[in-house]
Amino acid sequence: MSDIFDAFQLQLNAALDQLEAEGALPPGLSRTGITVEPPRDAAHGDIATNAAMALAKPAGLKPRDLATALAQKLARVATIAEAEVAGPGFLNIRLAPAQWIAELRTIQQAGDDYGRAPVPTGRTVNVEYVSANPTGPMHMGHCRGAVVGDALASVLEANGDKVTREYYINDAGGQVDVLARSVHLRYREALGEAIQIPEGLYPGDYLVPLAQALAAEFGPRYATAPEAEWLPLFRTRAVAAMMDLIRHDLGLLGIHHDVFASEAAVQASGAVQATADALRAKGLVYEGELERPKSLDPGDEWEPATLTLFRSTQFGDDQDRPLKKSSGEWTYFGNDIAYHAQKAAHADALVNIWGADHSGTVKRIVAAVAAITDGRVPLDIKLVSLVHLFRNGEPVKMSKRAGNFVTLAEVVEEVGKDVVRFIMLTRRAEMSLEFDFAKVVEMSRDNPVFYVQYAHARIRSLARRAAEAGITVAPATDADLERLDADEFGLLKLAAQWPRTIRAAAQTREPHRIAFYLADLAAAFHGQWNKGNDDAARRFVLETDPGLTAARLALADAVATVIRAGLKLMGVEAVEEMR
RNA sequence: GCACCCGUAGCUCAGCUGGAUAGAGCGUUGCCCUCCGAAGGCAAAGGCCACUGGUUCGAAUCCAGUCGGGUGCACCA
Repeated sequence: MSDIFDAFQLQLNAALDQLEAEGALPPGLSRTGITVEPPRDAAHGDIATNAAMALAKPAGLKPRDLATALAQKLARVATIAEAEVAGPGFLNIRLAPAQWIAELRTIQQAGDDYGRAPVPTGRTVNVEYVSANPTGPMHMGHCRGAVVGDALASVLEANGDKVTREYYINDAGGQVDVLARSVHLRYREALGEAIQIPEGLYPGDYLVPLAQALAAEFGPRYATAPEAEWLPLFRTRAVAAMMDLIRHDLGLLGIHHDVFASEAAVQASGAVQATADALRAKGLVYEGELERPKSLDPGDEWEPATLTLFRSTQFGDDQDRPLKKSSGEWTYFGNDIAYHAQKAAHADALVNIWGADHSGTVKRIVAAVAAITDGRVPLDIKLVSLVHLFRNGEPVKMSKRAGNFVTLAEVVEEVGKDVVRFIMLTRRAEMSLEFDFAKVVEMSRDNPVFYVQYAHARIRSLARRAAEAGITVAPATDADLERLDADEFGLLKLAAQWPRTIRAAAQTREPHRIAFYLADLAAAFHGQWNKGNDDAARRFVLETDPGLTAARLALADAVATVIRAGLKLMGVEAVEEMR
């Protein structure tokens, strides 16, 4: 069912309807500006709404008068213990304890599904992420986008969207020809030739196994043959092998895409021409020349050429962008429009996760998609900033040219999948992030991965503690639960914010909110636990009081359930014990 | 020069699409613990939310401009 805040929203609407019926409020006022949320300060109650302030002006009433009238209506609702007017016209609501106990029952019943949208939105959202060039294994530069995209996809699913996880294989550009040539060189090496890898080719020895396989399969047939004879074959084989490598690396993070779309296939289908024609029909494509690039120095050579251009300047871009090269081939952008049109045909919304270094290309593709779909399918591009690697405070040096970049596989092997995934979500995507190999595995308060896992493990140890204490704990009755104190109810109230946390993360498309919420929840739980150190009567397991113990264990279980549900969305396993 | 992102406590960052007295961790200071409820606990100090205007009942949040930092700017991908 809906969560406690939705339930109140319905009650609020009913109260407003009543006021309208009684003539105390003009009918038909827009209620879109009304918010229902937990107040920042818990002393203000359980739920706060600005309804009176939002409606007062259009209604021609004083906010506090309207709030008072609303409060009187709401105070009659059984689940509401108290409705109070505060400040400029806030309405502060305190719910009856039974309402919170009911929410705890909901958590118990729903388990790991607690907080997930009960009703599908009916929307299909395509989330495209990773899309690393198929020229080598995944390195840390790809990692954050992979985690953010995957977690976002899970969050959207939890919010009721149907999600397609998609990977776009850039297998049509010049870089895959370079890859094929690199493989060919390694192939000759495998046949016994002494080779040197020139600048500009891929030096990595991850190409060696493939080259050996090709040598075994084809013998020396292509060793001295002209490039045209082997290039397509080597390219196809190389891309396939690199994608196997990448899929394996993604598997280490627990990431699995539903669709792998090929740029070459898009191009071969003729869709690019069709899309370009469609844009031309809208007057957005023309033949023209580009201006001399501003980044060039005065002495640099520059030859103008007539190209097929998309009018992205109409959408705020710096210049119009070519769909075709002067050679007649489609540009990456040209292919990309057709690819996005293809995605848009099967989705109600598109999300791309891109590295922040691609920020300059956002406007043109957003504009093109808006034009192609007549604005029906929104494209949201999330830009993910760099991860800076550190080891004990010292930056880890990476040079792509030297080929000594840090691979994803190495990092996962060293610190584990769960640590990588969690840490990648401990910043807003647009913020750059420091990843220190020492800090992320530190067992301390300031490592959120540890702290959240620790909370879960502590809770899972409670049943064992009870058993050791010789207590048989029956399921908590409502009467038991009513004995929980204000702090304990506070913990329950925080756990009950999980559903709206999912919703907020989905609507803003900010999966990091899950990580921060879990850290808050864990901190609140640890705080509650620590009270038992000073005052044994506040421990979760009380040998002298099985009823209260049952209630506290039920509360703790609810917290553990929410932590587990949250970690699941992040793709992190909840641990049963700390080791 | 243009575009995008960022600017919140000494540091690293949250801030629930505009709400009430702006939060957390680290660091600092004080007290407690250091008997597996273990990998510390409690508390205090610390902010002109870069700046200037605007929008409105109400702005860290939205808009415009300024300043500062980062990134990107060829038909590459």
